[in-house]
Amino acid sequence: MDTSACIINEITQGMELAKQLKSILSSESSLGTKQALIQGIISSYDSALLMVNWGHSGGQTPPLTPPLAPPVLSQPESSVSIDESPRSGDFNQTFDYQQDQKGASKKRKAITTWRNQIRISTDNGLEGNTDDGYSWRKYGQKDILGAKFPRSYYRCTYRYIHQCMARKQVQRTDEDPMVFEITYRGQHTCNPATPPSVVPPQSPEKHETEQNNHQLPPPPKSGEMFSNLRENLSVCTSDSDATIKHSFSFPSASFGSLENYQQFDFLNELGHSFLQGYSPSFISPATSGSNYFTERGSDFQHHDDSHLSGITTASTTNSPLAFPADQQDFSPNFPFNSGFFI
DNA sequence: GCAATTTGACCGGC
DNA sequence: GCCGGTCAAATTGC
Repeated sequence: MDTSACIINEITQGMELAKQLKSILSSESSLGTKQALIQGIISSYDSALLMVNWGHSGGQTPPLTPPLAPPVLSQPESSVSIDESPRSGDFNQTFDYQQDQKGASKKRKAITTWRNQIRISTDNGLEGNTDDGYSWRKYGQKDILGAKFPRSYYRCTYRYIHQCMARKQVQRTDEDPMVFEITYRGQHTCNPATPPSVVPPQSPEKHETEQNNHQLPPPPKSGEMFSNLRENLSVCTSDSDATIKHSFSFPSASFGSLENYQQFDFLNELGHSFLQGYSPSFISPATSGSNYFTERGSDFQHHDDSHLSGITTASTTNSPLAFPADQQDFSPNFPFNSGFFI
């Protein structure tokens, strides 16, 4: 079966499952049945997305999906966060999305910001790669009062070329130097929707530079993002009455970096659309070790649910996704639309 | 030579 | 005046 056929098959299957789920949601069907359907739907759409993004053609399941576009926040004050329990060698990330409306100057009030907290394990003890698929350029670093580590400021490489005003701040947390808190401001306008082409694993360092050589803004490097994933990626989204566990099988080849995640706006849009966005990931890889990216199942939290409709948070714990982490300085990239949100 | 990073200076908000 | 964020010249690397 060729790629397009596989994609169509997956999407069709997902649609059928969605219909079934819709029909039983109001029925007395057991929670287990509903969950199974949800999982099946996610798996189908996810597989389709993976195929699209990886040009996968049958056989092996491609790594996670990649589209890395900033989360589409239709409502102000939405808050998304992902929390994972960190483990050595694990990859964690927490998203906390919110409108930047407090404190900041009037100028900044209108700028959408969200935070992504990730845990990265590196073999050299240096910062892990937080590349989220976008190309960033560091424009400043500041020591922050009360913080042990300085905060780095990045802006989109294509700021002047495409008037992309996306920025991001990266800072190590005091509690755990291996955990980086990334704050994104603004959204990419440099063609973030461009489907990532199959990108060969890049070396942990330098990807930004390489991409900068491109004339067009590089789409989120989805391939890279997940390239670090190892086998058995497990993603779980849960909700008050549903928990979806998604398993992925990744090539065991060395991965470069896991960057994206997929966000399913599943529960809210069930019946309409499943994918909301996806989110990315970070990490780059120098290490081939096994880091895991897992979902926290029922631990998902929706902050301010009323605003977050559609946004699912995910947390990575340790199980199934492995991310290597090495990165020269974290590349600022961002993860939101697909991925794990909480 | 070009592009990215570094780092001190500057600016605006509180 | 302090602090966070940004600018821009100098530096570094490819």
